[in-house]
Amino acid sequence: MPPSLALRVALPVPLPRLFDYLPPAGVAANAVAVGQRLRVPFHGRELCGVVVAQVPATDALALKTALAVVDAQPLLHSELLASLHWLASYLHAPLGEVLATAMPALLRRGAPAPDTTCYGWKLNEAGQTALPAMRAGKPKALAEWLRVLRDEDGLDAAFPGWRTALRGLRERGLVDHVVLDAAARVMPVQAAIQPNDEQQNAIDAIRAAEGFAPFLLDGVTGSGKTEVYLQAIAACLARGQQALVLVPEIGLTPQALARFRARLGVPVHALHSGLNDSERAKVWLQAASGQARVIVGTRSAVFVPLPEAGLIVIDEEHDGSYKQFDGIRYHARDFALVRARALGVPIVLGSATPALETLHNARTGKFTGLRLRQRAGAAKPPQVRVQDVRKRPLHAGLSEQTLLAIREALQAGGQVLVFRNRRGYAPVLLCHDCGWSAHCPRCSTPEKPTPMTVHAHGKRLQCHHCGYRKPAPPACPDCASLGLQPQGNGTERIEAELQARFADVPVIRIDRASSGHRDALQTHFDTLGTQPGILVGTQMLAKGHDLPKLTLVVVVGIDEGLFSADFRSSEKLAQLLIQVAGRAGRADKPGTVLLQTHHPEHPLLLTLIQGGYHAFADGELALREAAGFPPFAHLALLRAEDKHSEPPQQFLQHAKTLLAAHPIDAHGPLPAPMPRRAGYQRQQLILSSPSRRALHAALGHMMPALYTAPVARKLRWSLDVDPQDLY
DNA sequence: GATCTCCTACTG
DNA sequence: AGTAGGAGATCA
Repeated sequence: MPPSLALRVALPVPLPRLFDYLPPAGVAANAVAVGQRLRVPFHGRELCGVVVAQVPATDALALKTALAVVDAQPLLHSELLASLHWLASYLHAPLGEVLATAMPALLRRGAPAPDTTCYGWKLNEAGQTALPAMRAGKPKALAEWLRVLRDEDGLDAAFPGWRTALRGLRERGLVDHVVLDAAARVMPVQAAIQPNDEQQNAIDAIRAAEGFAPFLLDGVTGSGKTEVYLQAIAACLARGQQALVLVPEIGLTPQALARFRARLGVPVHALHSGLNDSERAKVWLQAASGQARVIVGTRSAVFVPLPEAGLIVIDEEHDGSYKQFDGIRYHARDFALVRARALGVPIVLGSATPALETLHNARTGKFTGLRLRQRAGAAKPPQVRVQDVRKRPLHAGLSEQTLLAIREALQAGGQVLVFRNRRGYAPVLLCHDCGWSAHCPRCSTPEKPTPMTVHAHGKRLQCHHCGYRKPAPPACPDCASLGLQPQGNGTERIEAELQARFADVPVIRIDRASSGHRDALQTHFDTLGTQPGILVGTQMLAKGHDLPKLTLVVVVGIDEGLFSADFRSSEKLAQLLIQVAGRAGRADKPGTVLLQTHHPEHPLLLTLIQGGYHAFADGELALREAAGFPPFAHLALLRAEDKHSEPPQQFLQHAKTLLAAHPIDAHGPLPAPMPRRAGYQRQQLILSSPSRRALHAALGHMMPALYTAPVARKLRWSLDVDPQDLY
């Protein structure tokens, strides 16, 4: 009997190995291609995996038989599959989990690929005849609209509730369902803006690129990076190729999409968390079939198949939301670079505040630097003033000078943004009589108490780290005093203070609690309009919507960021300050930025104000080089946690001994900066080396041994390659 | 003696 | 991760 073939399958399980199966009954193994999904029995349950190879079935009796082949054609293949293999080895993560992460949830679970044919609706002859006699209402309005053939995507956007309105028309046979040729869906194109010289140079450079070519588009806020993207994408489309645009989580606004749609003349497919599973799967498959020519999406969109790729754009490439923080901890910008290389296409990283890694790559010539120095129109850069608040009385965290500046700005008819850095102290519940304060019972240790934050106007306490909630106590648990007071200044308190002082103008607070989803933010801006008023908020306000009447930006709570121990905190703070400052003075009116601090002489502030982001970056890169941090060293972080503190320590110690023969630095095991979280004791081991190759050789040796180590069974652990911060 | 719970080992 | 199977705890 000839040796039969088996199918090697990558399954979504956290195991560093693949599994072999016999093909389903009646199917020949060589009829199942690499990249097709396969349903298999696995230890008492059913899983959906991806075929990664055909192998000789050496011991056919030991193999189970697969249940069914899901796809008629491979779902993952060519460049994407190869890049995902690379990603699994780079992250030292199981291939099955990486492939599962790359697929839309619907397909990951084994559902058949949904139909991606585009359909349209049109009023037929009978409909034309019936139309004049119809009663006024939604169905009639829709019928009018359908005198011209309309595609379903367009109806979704232009006619909310059209499916309901259509039901009656369809039952009466007044409309026809038409299959649309995707390529024929050409839309009107809005004329391009005349680029300035710098923009034109950038556009020309990207257009002229052949094969893999990474660019850093380094342009100040308001310098027109989007126009460069649009013209580069238009050129890519004209060559008959697909474009992928990645944006940060808060960057994918309806306004941004509308601008892309108006300019490109083809459907622009959005891929973000607002879509349901079926919609996401459809966009992914439309990219795979080439129907989707432009895909704009957040982090996970880096996994769309691009059979006819021509360009990748990463907007705000420094943004932290490109890094996944749980499960498969990939960095979308870095993986996009890998894909661009594999696809042989140019990739544009755009930012006003490039990540230091990216800046370093541009300075060493790995990336081509493109600078946009001019602000569009006549807008002047804002004036930045440091506000020394030492020994000054503060009102909900705002100095009297700051309040005066706010009053002046409002009286001049301007709008004010009060921005509070999230890393400031949270409002804590404090007993005025005995000093007791509320701490999270699940996250605190004797050495490091974790305060709970006051929410819901003082009625509830909440832990920001583990989500634990409880009602606020009516009296102090220690001394029974009724003198419990919220301490510290959250956005709620700042809002209340400003409302009391500036009762004649609207004060609008914007944070995660007050704006549930993406459209809520716009509603807030619409409420304010162009009248004088105050916005109070956190990170969410750092960028995005234009506020032409914004003349004053006040930043409070930056002091903690100036002295945080983490190696990336200075970079993050500098980026945040530049981004926030960019919000002021975009119109003809010059803007002012006030930075409230107890450390007016801090070098970060001085350098940033006097020399701008690049001067800051020069200094910070020198520090990173001296201290052996990225981009001059490569990091990996091994974390472990358990209810008891011994297993994590033993586990990490074991990991360290596994690395003893390798020329890399292993720092730890140490308690994590947050040593206890949700009742779990947390430890970490920091691994670093100036040589990426040496680090990965060490990880390649350590990881298989860790998976099989008996100590590893007893706890939760994970490896983070290129950690964003050491938290 | 039967059922439940926790622990451990394994997944083809 | 998720499951099965075994050892020990709990219940009628």
